[in-house]
Amino acid sequence: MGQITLKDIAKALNLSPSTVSRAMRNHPAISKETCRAVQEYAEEHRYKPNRLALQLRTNKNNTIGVIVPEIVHYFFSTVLDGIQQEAESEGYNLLISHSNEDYEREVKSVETLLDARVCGILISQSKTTLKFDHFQDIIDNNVNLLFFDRICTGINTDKVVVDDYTGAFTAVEYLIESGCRNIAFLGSVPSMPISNNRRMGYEDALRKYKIAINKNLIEVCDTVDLAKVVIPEMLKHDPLPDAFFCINDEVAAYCIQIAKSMGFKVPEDISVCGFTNSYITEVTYPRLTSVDQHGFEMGKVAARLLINRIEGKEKKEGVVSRVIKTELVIKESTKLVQTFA
Amino acid sequence: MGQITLKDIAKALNLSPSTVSRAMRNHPAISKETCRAVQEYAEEHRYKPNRLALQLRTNKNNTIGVIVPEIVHYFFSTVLDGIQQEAESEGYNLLISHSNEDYEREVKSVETLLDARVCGILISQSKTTLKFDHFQDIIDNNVNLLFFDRICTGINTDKVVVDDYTGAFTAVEYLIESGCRNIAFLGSVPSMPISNNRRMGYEDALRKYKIAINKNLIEVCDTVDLAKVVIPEMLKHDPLPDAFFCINDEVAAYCIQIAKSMGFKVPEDISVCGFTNSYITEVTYPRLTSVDQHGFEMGKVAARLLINRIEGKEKKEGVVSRVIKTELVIKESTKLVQTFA
DNA sequence: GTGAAAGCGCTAACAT
DNA sequence: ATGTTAGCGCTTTCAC
Repeated sequence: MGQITLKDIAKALNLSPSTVSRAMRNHPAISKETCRAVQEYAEEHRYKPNRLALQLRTNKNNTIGVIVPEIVHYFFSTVLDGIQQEAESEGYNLLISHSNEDYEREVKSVETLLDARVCGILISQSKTTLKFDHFQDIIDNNVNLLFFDRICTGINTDKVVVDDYTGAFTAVEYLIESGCRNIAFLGSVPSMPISNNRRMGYEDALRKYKIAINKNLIEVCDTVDLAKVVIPEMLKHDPLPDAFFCINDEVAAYCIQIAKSMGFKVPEDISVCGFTNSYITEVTYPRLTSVDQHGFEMGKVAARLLINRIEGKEKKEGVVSRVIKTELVIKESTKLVQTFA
Repeated sequence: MGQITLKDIAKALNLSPSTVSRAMRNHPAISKETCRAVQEYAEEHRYKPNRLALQLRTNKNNTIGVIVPEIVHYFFSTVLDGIQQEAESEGYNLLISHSNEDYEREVKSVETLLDARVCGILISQSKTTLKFDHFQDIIDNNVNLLFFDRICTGINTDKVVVDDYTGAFTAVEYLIESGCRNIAFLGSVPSMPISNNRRMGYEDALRKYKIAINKNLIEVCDTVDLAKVVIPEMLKHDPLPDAFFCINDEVAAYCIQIAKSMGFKVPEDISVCGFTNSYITEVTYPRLTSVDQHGFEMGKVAARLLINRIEGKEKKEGVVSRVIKTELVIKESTKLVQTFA
């Protein structure tokens, strides 16, 4: 019952295994006759090439590893979806791992993937990662490495990011034009380029409109737990924010809940803008304005670039950086911009 | 630069590969001396056993395949999280695939996983799957198979489900006790046992309270797109629902939006209850009452059971069915039950 | 206590 | 046009 092998076919047809091997792949040197006979027999007996044997020979297992901070997360699962589609269409398997935002687990995940002898690894790094030896290990093992979204600036390799700066700039500019002046920035830890880039966009938008940057309006607040503490505090102190630009939709959604529960009207008193444009933007009340990150596309682009590297098809020699465009999707949690015609 | 092998160590230490192999695993017949020397050398030169070679010998690749209908989906990603944790802790890799609710893709995913020679497969079947040959293929290939949540009744194998019946019964009973009488059931297609079981729970709860079952209150409505069509229609016709028991949180969240937009108050006029208790229950307004499915636990239980099968550790001979308890989590989209003390 | 040889399933170089 | 041989890295008889 254990799967039929080339040798079995060879024996049955009185051929040598190598002939069968060639016949299966229509090698030109093999007669049509033999090819047909072999392939027919194979079909009939449901022959399946043993991947493991192939992999041993080539010491490659047409598998790509992915490490994300979390799986239960709209943006990352969207990216995974894109990676999956691209990988599948190119015949690659996917080994998915998650660090749970924990450095130690990330290191372990890398080890596991290297152990499994993947041909390439896609990573969005954990929030708590400050050392990069495990990333360097990947490169030292001659395994292709690509960062997406949460890139690691300490390692020189391919990257795919969204234009966080422009996304933030556009959103904040919109908030300003709709009349907001005390715009709060709820970001993440300083080790995250995505957060820093958005903050630059935020600050530059304020500068463009000659609005002073107020440190009291800038906080680290990237989780629901933090939101519950940070936002009520900000709403009790001076300057009272009239808008929140949030690092993700979860924080933004909570922000709406908290503001409403404290008696503020959204968006009349307080505008709220998220980042990702995930499903929840449709079910908050009011519906949440957010910056779409096009996670699916990011996944596809990242996987494609990595596969090109693996297969030596990427023309550019040096490190490649691809940028995915963001898009401000205006819903109801932000005031409308008055247009005077 | 290509990874160092046992043979390399053997050559370097003037031993035979077999001795090195044994020494690495502290085989009793090998002298302490040799063991130490070998292990030291291995450590120093960062020797890593080649999994692929191991796998070829045993024709097993300590990999588990998973097929879910969708990855971008709170419940399934939660289950995946549980599967991942359990698999990782047992040293198994995970090959994750998604059918996108499409039968053809599901068939292809199964093929891919069998090709990859996984030791076992966990499946939650797609909505459009009505033929089961591909599932039978898995069994015929001597690969362990387990269904979770969206089980296939046509195949006799291990299953892990939630107690959909009880979950529905409890929720509907709560709705009744809070004063609702025209409770709508928004379910899925009849080929889905999870939907049928919940409907049984729904009907039995109504019967217990001698409320007539009204076919006009029972609809197939399991996606956001359907919700946009079905729910407004129901709210325009007799009997006017005073509660919606929904197959998932997405439909329930939209239900709240639609009801409000049509001028109804939630929960005063209309109660809404979801299923899963996903993250969005916290950000709808009012917050959504829902039946928690404990997806993470389901994932862990499913993976554990499958691994036990793979390793021959499961004692029970026949097919095993495990049931995960559900839990009604009451928030604000349902009226309170009046208690007269 | 250690080594030699065979084999997992496949392919490719080298015959014939 | 087909067969023979060797080898990917490892383990496991079977010898010594």
